[in-house]
Amino acid sequence: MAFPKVEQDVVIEKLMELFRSVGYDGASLSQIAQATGLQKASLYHRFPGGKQAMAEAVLDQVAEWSRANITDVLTSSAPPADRLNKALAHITDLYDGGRKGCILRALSLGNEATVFQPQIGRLFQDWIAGFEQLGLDLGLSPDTARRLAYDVPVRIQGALVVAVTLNQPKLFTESVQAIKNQYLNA
Amino acid sequence: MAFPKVEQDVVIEKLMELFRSVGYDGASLSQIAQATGLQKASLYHRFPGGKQAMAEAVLDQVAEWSRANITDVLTSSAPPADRLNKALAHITDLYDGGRKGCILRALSLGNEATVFQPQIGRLFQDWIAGFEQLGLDLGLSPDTARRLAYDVPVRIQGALVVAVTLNQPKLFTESVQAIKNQYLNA
DNA sequence: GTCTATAGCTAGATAGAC
DNA sequence: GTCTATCTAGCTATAGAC
Repeated sequence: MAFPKVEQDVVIEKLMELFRSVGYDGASLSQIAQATGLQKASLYHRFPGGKQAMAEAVLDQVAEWSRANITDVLTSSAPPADRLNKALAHITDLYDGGRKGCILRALSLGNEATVFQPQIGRLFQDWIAGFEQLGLDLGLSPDTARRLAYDVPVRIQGALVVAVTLNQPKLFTESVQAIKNQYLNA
Repeated sequence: MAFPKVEQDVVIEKLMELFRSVGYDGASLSQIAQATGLQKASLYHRFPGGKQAMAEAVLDQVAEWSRANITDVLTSSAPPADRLNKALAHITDLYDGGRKGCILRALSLGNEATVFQPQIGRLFQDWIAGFEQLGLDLGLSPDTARRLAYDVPVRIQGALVVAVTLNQPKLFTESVQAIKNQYLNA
């Protein structure tokens, strides 16, 4: 076989799913090989940087997804309320309505966490910038727009932690609704 | 030496600090031995259940602390507003004003995470129950009291994730302040 | 580009002396 | 109750055939 057995996008998708559920340290290369359907040596061929490079590839893919489905949506030329709904719908899909934890959170723990922190931080900042712009376009004061924007990742991340731990996805969807109300009633 | 070299409370304190910062899988027994000042064999003498028992001991200590400093405070006979301030102050101390992540979050990841999940879930439920009672004592409707109570762990956990990642502890203290306002202006 | 096989090491855990 | 020394299993990573 000289052609890829599994498409790289699919591999990264499987990597994300695994890291998300067991964390970086919790994911062994044997598990990774099994989850992706590739042998360890093949994985090292695709990711010469090893396990760390695999996680970074996942973060790159998340950043790309995020720009297309969150940032660009929030700053488009559509009516602000529509942008808000669309972005929040994408976020809800991303976390399977509160049933799946966040990959960023999973990669922010462990001895190597500092390696991923900058990339994760940039992602948070992008979301915040997008929601801040949305707030301004909704006619909010700069101060309020900034405050509400920071509240978005806070509530999303917090709701995920609690919803997944308590196995109550509804807590997540309710928090998303609360974010929406906060914007539309501000 | 037939007497303990290090008090058990101190050992558990060190265990908590280590698990909190690198996670369960990220904490090796060599690291644990170094952090506690005990050899591996000594650790196994104190925790026959091994690493998993060490984490459970940490969770037990957290539960005890939580009951004394959060639940009991929230349901005491003091004026409700005082209870709120005191509990939030303790929470702020616990997380060093937004500079330290949460041990519960650190133990909710990995292949063994399901083992700790019940204990962690109970802790969240205790907090929620405490804040719900506080809301009722503040004269809120049962519905509002319940809603605000769930919002507390959500905001706390979320604020910690974002504040620690972005290295902006102020985001945490502002979220705590937002919780306070939410209660007093409801 | 994928595979089998294995190197080199560290993981969690234990034996047994003191 | 703590220690040194050690076990086995699993880890990340690599060599080299196809």
